[in-house]
Amino acid sequence: MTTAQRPTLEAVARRAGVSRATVSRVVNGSTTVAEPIREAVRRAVAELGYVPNLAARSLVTQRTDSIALVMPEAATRVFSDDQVFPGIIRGAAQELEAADKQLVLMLAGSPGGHERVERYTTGRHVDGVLFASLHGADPLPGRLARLGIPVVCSGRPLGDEDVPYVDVDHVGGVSRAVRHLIDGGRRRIATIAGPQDMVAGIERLTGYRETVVAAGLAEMIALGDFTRESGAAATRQILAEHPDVDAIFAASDLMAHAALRTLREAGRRVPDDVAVIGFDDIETAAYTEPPLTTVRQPIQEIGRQMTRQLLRLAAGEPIEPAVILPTELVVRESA
Amino acid sequence: MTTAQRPTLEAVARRAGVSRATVSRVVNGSTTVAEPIREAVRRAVAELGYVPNLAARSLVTQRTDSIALVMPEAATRVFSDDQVFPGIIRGAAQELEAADKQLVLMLAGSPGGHERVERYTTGRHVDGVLFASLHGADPLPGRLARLGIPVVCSGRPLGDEDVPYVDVDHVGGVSRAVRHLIDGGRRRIATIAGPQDMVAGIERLTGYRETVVAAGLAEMIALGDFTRESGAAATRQILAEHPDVDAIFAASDLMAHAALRTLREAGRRVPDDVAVIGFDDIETAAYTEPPLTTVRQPIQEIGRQMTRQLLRLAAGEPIEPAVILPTELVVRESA
DNA sequence: TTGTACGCGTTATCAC
DNA sequence: GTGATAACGCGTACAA
Repeated sequence: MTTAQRPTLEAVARRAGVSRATVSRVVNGSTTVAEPIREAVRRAVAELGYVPNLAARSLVTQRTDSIALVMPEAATRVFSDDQVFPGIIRGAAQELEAADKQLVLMLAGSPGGHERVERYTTGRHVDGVLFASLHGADPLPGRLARLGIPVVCSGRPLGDEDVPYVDVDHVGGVSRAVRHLIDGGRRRIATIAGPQDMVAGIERLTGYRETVVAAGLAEMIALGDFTRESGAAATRQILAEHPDVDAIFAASDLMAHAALRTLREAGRRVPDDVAVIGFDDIETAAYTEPPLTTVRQPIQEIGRQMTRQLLRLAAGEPIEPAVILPTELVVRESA
Repeated sequence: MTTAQRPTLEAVARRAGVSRATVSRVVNGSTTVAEPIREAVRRAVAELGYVPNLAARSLVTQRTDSIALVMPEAATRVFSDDQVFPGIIRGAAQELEAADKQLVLMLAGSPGGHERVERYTTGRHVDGVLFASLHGADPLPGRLARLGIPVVCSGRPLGDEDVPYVDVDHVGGVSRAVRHLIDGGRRRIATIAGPQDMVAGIERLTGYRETVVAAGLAEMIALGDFTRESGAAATRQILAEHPDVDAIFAASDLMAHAALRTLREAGRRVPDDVAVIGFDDIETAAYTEPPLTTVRQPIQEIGRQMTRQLLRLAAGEPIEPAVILPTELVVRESA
């Protein structure tokens, strides 16, 4: 391997005929440097192709200029096609690019992975940590927060953690969806709920129950885990238990997609016999048969907001403990 | 912010009653330490919750224990639901976890982003760089390779770059798909090609042309960019120019998906009137109407292989210049 | 087998 | 405004 010696501050200093300190000042944009010298340093930097050694810098500044994005990697969902995690990644990456910081991606799926994440983050190898929707009550965010390490979660953390988070208005969105079904004359409205160890699953079910109960209708609930497979199974269960169902609200588009197909296989027409509404508004939603009516959540914006909050936190600025983004009902043909 | 002073090697050494050097040796798994002392150090490390300072370590070792994964972020595709990039990310993350290295994700979409990637990678802030399918002939991989920085690309790099890469057998997969159509009695076989500035787009078109020509059939080509929108437009173009088309091979599942819908809108039945085959085997493929026959590529495996090659390279081991993974025709109902 | 001492490339605190 | 100089925390020859 070529050991192309990188130029150091020292080399630049020699070349520009100044001291290391001055070069450092110029590189870091200090204003207390005379313009001619500043210019000479600039030239030397360019000529030598000098790039600061981040390790050395971070050794003294105690900053790493990088933040970690931790994902649970629930085998089926994280990188399935629901685009939730890719969306968060992208939003975070955009904000970080603007701040010139690096994004370190960590999957905490395996037990070993979680241990690794813990070691790395508590070891202060990053300036802050972003947690993408967790399963259950993970104690790590709270622990990091108590260590004084900036943390922001996507989705209200379960448990009594006092960790800032960014989430969407699940209940409001679901409520709008269910009322849309009711307004359309549906009365036998079932739901395919998400996993009840995730905030998104819990809150979407809450939205369904509150709205249905308020309308004096019966609750019909089948549990899924956001995946298509679980959606298909839940749909079959609903059809078996409630043959007269005339609408289904699924807590994810993937489950709604499976419901569409399972209903068709069962001879039910959508939306004529059974109306279907999903949640997410993934790209596929516009291409299902029929196109899916769904609750849109601004996924990428979640990633951006999380990152913005984290950067503020890392800069020592105060932030609000929760940021709730709006959801929106997108009406297509399935309901 | 709490300034919880982290314990240093020095602190551990005092606690264990040995020198810093010995602690360092134990931490780094040197075998030349007597068992009793080793044990004492272990205990001190545990009691103090010592975690090595990566910045300090990398300052002296010249390694960063992190590698960069660079994605082009072609706005539409990177984080759309084709799962290619998420799949690569996941595969890479798995391999890196085993090697206890970090994954730094960089999006090179914007001009500024590309400049940033260049600055960061040439600055040797990572031990190696993974490039996910590039557009056009990006000079960066070659430049990094010449600087002696380990680089691996997904997809043969365009241009005369001599950079190691991992790719799938595009031509073989497409050839099998087209022959499947021919075997099914199709004679008017069109293709919706991918972007011709990406290797995947180029090679899949090559596979189509070679096979169609070898069978003495006419070429019917419409250009897309892997997205659904482009697939719909291309399908309309094909129907307009070749009303007698009886099969379409699309270079991506997303385009195939759009073709399915566009054909239906045009009153063509699939597969009765027109057979359709895609490429990728994304999750949605099994749920389209009708379920999509497609060429499966082992996306996650690409990420894993790239990473393995890169780690070998970084370890100074020799690697083969190209790794080609097999593709497989998955027959469902659309052809 | 263990300890001493030096250097990795920066930033920051001083004098000047 | 500029330049010495001392950390920052660690790995590793080299000596013992």
